[in-house]
Amino acid sequence: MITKAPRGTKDLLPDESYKWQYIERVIRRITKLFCYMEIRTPTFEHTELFVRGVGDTTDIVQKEMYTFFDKGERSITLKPEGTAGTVRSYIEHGLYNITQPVKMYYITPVFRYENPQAGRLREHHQFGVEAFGGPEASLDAEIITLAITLFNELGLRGLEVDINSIGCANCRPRYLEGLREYFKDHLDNLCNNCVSRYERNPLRILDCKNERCTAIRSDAPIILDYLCEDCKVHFQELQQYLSAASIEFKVNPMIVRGLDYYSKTVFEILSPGIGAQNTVCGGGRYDGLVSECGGPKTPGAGFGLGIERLLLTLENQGIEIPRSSTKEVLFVTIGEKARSKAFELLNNLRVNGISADMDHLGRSVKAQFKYADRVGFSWVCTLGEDELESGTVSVRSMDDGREESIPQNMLIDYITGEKGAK
RNA sequence: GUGGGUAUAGCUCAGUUGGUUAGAGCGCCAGAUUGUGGCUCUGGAAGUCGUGGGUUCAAAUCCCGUUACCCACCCCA
Repeated sequence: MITKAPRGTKDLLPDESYKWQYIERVIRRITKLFCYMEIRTPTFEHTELFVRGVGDTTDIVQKEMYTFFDKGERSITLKPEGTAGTVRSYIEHGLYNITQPVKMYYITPVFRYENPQAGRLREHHQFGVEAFGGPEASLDAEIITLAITLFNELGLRGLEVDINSIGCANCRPRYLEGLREYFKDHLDNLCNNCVSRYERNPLRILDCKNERCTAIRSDAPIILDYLCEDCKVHFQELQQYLSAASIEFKVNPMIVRGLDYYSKTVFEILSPGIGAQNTVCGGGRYDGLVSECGGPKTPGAGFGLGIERLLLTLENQGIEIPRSSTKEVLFVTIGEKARSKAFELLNNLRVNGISADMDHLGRSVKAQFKYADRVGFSWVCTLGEDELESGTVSVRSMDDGREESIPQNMLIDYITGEKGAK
């Protein structure tokens, strides 16, 4: 039990962590290009924030939260998504008082109590962006463009962008009414889940994958026919902006998203071929969320992107992630005196920006060389009695086996030169 | 929460109709004339057979429970 990570969690060992570092590096570069700044919020929040922010009709709140009472008897929840905490922070620190828009991104673990499967864990990691204070469709288009730019940068191909508008507080009620009117005669044929959705949130019936429900809804009214003028124009503008950025998309009136806070734009980016959990990125506009959480009426838009699913997609497309080989010099020592000299020299190298290490196990020369080879050092510096006497070090290139005798005080210059030549 | 599959060494997996000290490949460690890696050869370490119970003279093997992993449903990243 104590030697097993909890269900749905994973260790990230050194032979994989380089992939994450790479992704994070690209994310930070792209967000900078789009002028987004990093925000880091707590791993847990008051449960009430998610109930209000995410919505108490959502599956997340109803059955997937890691909720517990702390020693002060506060109800605490591990963040199940990234938006609510960011919104809370935006309000708490009065960020609506500074120059708008406020554009932020985060990379954070999120927690959901679900049954694990391919591309779904109980702890996973999301890269997300949230942009507050901008009502224009250009902002919606910008976040979609940001996600696509990231995917392109990573070399991904064949992703599908689905967009839709789910209207606003003005026009959505009319549509919900229309949906109820339509489904009223089909209640007997809908799945149990959809029957309860009929009252709670008929929008979600459009989301159901049940065959019968799919068939029934094929003639259901389309939200796009119900949009008010404002939402209609906004959706058209979004499409114009996306086209201007040469982003291919598909209008899919069936995507509605599982979180309650969305208004107007919703979108998903799908990756075929990574199994059933194929939504890599999802988001949209949430003009009512900040006020719902107790702040001033503030428009906003954002998305969440699953890092694990992104890695699955990269793997699926056979994309090699560059492994930064940072191991440069290994000192091979013969005898105690050589060890202490090596310790001195290798620290000089490190201070001068050259990665270096030495044997810490007291192994034979042969074993030390073998180690250098296995671990992937570029050069081996041998120190034995001969070298100590002459004040030199034997530097061997592990690529071609070439070996030279270098004065110890010239070592840094020599390695630096060799690095440049590589 | 529901359904199906799986569980043997660090990894990938063999293991017969139940029958002695549970095997292989890869990896790891050491050695092949005492200061030199990759190839080869030799040797070594490493497994409570997921876990608890049951049947049996005898269980990795058969039965039941349980946990975990994989896949799928619901939903989502």
